[in-house]
Amino acid sequence: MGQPQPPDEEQPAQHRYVLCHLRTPPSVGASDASRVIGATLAPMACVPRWGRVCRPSGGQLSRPYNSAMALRVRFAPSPTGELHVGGARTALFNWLWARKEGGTFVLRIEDTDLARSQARYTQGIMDALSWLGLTWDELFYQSKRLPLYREYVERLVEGGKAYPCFCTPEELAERKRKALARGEAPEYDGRCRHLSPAERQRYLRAGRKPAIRFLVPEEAKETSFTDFLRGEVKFRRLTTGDFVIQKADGTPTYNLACVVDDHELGITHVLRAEDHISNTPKQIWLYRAFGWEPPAFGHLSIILGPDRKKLSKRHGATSVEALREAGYLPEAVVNHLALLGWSPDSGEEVFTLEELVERFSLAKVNLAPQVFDLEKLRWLNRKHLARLSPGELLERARPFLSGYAGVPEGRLAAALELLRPGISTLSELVGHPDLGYLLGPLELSPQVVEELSAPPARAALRLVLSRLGPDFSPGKLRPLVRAVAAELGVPPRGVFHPLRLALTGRDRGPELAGIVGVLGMEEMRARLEEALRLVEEGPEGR
RNA sequence: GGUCCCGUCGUCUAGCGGCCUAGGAUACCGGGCUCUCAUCCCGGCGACAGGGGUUCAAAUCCCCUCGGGACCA
Repeated sequence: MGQPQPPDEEQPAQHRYVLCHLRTPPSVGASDASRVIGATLAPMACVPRWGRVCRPSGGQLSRPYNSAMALRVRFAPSPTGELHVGGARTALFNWLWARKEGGTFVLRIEDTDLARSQARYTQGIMDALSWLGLTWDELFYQSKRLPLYREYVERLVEGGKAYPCFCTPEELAERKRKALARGEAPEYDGRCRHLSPAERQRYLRAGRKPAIRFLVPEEAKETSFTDFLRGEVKFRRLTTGDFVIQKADGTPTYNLACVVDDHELGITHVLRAEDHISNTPKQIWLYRAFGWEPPAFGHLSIILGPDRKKLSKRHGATSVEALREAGYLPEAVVNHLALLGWSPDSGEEVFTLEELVERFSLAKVNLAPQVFDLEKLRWLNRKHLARLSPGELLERARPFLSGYAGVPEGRLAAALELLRPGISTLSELVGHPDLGYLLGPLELSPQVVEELSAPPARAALRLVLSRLGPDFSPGKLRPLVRAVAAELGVPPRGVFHPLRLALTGRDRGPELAGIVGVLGMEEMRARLEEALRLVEEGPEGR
């Protein structure tokens, strides 16, 4: 890739890691959250950065040349909605990488857009991340750092690298419309670039509040950077003209705040989704204007809906919150997210977070966009459900069991154990047909009573009831039923079936011995007697 | 419209020039186990977007086309 490569540092061939760039560690970096409020300006001097890595075109991947150096990555959601799976995947990959390399995972809430940001979403995102187990080492709110951005913007203006623009949104929209009509790119034409001080005064006196635009230098026509996942990414030109870095209301735009913070917080590697690729050149020019060394950038793919469009609310339950409510385990969600664009060396697929940390490697990241598929999640959820201890299962299931408040813990746990292999999500517990008769009273429908009225069924029930001695236990059900069947000269199912109907009112469900185990012998006897009573009474007795 | 990214079974993926008549997983279908449904086990179906090159040899490297997507909005 034309980058310097110290020969001694070369990794063993089987690693396929390539060192592309060597820098010194950052000298700044807020390492404690107290900086959130008392944010101060870092020196404008070029801050040395380190560890750029890249993926040469041959499909090879690289990693920080020296994992002993502190990797600092961040996840920077804006609280304008719930945490969706795309964001969660980005967060997960950053988190895994940080944990794997012993680095720092920073959570930065990008809430400078006061109109669209909501505190409840901030809380929701943090809850969702916590639920997934993605804990952060440091936390920052951009809304608490507004003066900092303004100060940096001021510096740019003073240095002649940015300027006030008095064009109104209406004027801009009109010009954009015309440009498009002429078949031209809707770039800002730079008309406020060379306003004289007198003209600016006139606008200000007229009450116009200026936005601040970044003066894109002439050299910005061509920009390229080395994406540490994709290799060289070249832009033939910036397509926006001088872009806004501070809105008329004094708040910073995304690119400005992002650059200032990534620098201020000492972020070494920006690992984000593909939809930010086209922001990268703008950000690089901002870094240059400030005289800062940019961090390394790597762009993951985006996640698609079944229609192969970027996943969004339109696609239904796509937020982590919604998946939680749909009864998916955080383990399964994390597992599935990890498998979206990453694959382990081995063929295994079921992992816990800890196991993922062990195995994770950016070298195994797949850059093609992925379709988010619930089917695989369901399967993974079954797998993780199966791994839960009985106690854990009960705790996880509790939010979905509100209808069975008075039921003893032991019975609840036993019933769950029985249902475990049959469910894919915890929400299937809500209104589960087997839970009703397992945990509550049973009422037989007329159809069932009618079916049990058949002489062979009656005979089977009577005989089973009569054989229920004091030494009966669920383990003895099978031999008992088989003996009864033999005596009556019918196949085993000729006894199992009526028994199941009498005990559960249903013709399908978990293993009967297990059901008997939950019900207890007393209840079993009572249900059999009740069934026989209804059958004797006949249809007219009801 | 401009700029950029990406194309292996329906979906998630392995693949790094010969080990590929392309492997795994899921979904689906069939069989087995079984008192039923499910779990579980076994089997089956199913993909290199297309075309040119380079090479003794291409899913793999290069070019073009096509397709999908993202951003500017």
